[in-house]
Amino acid sequence: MSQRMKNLTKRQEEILNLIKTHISDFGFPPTRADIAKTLGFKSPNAAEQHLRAIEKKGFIKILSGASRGIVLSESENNEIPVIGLVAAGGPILAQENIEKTIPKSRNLFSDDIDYYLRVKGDSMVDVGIYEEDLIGVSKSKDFKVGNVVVARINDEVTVKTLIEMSQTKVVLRPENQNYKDIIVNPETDELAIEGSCVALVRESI
Amino acid sequence: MSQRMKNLTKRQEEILNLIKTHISDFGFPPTRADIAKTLGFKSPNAAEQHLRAIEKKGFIKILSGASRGIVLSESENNEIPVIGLVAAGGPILAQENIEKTIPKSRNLFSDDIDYYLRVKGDSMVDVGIYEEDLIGVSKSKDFKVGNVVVARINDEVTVKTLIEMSQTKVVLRPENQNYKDIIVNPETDELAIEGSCVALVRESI
DNA sequence: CAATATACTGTATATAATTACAGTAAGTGT
DNA sequence: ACACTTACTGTAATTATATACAGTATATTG
Repeated sequence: MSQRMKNLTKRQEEILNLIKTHISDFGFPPTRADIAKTLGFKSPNAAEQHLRAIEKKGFIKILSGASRGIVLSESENNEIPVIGLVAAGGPILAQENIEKTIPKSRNLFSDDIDYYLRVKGDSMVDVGIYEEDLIGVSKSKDFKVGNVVVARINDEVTVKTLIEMSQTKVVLRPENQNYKDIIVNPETDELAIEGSCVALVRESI
Repeated sequence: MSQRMKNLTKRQEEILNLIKTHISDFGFPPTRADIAKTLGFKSPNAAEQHLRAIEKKGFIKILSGASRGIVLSESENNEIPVIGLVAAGGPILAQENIEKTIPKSRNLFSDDIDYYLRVKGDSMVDVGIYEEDLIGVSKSKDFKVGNVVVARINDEVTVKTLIEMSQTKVVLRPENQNYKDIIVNPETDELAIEGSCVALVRESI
């Protein structure tokens, strides 16, 4: 969420969702009257004023004079970032790491993807993950032993298979015979599992 | 294109494209007046009548009474088929091979993808193409030696790397040491290069 | 405590937009 | 030849829609 995007109230969020749902159901935005009817307002002006408030907060643009002229803003909310090189030290999703963004509406996958990470290096070739591939990462999905995960070890971000995970020992395996397992003690090393890899996209073969 | 979908005239196609462009530009369909203005009609009724004709042919649905109430039909035109197992003998895109479809609007790739093909077998693992992966195939893109292509050899569809191609000899290489090159003489064997692989999608890791 | 934001009702109006009706003209199919 | 389709102009009515103005009431904030 960018800085100039103030938070919506509960009601405003409800209306924004209604707009999105209407677009997805019909292919075009609702009228003020549509909104009023759906939410039980007795005046279309109630919808009008909510729209103004939502526009003021930057989530939509109202095209004056045009019927159904509600344009959703391209907020980060609707866009999945593609993370290129991760600068050491900062958070993965820092602005400087974002190579481009892909509209959420283009998501092909059933899982929710929080970001795509561009793969660097050949440490995962044995499971078919190649340099320059994009990995779809889910932050929320609970990861298990055996999953391919995005891990951060002492400020370095890496994609590996999670082999073992206990209080004192975490084993991350590169899927490439030329590399050795990474064994980390979470009590002495800084370790964070940032997310689980749920999908892969290769833009050129 | 389904049977009940009659062909559009040139002008009608122009108008359908205009509608699609307007939706992609603004997020909602044009009005009759918008169409008339863009195409230089002096009466919105010209647009109205074209819309009626296009609706009659099944490409759109007009919602009566609603402003901008033009709904694009989910024709195969807007959907990319995902091909599962290809039945021997028939065309790749035969209805019975289609596992599901993905809206074109969700295409992540710069190349035009005519269909996705679900990979069977492990003959391409050395270039990171695994069983169950989806390969984005472009029919139009001209394929060169070195490309991964979809080939049909005597009614069998296969994904391989194109190594050599001449009047009398075509070499297709499985990217897996356990398999041998496939050498075909196009003059004696039935061979067709169906398309070029331009993208890859893995729905689960 | 005054200003501002939220969340509406209620009325009204200008304008945006659909849509019917009446034509003209050229081309297509049977 | 006659019906039908395509491709428009021109006018106009009806309805759909945005949007202004005047209120009421509650909550938040500096």
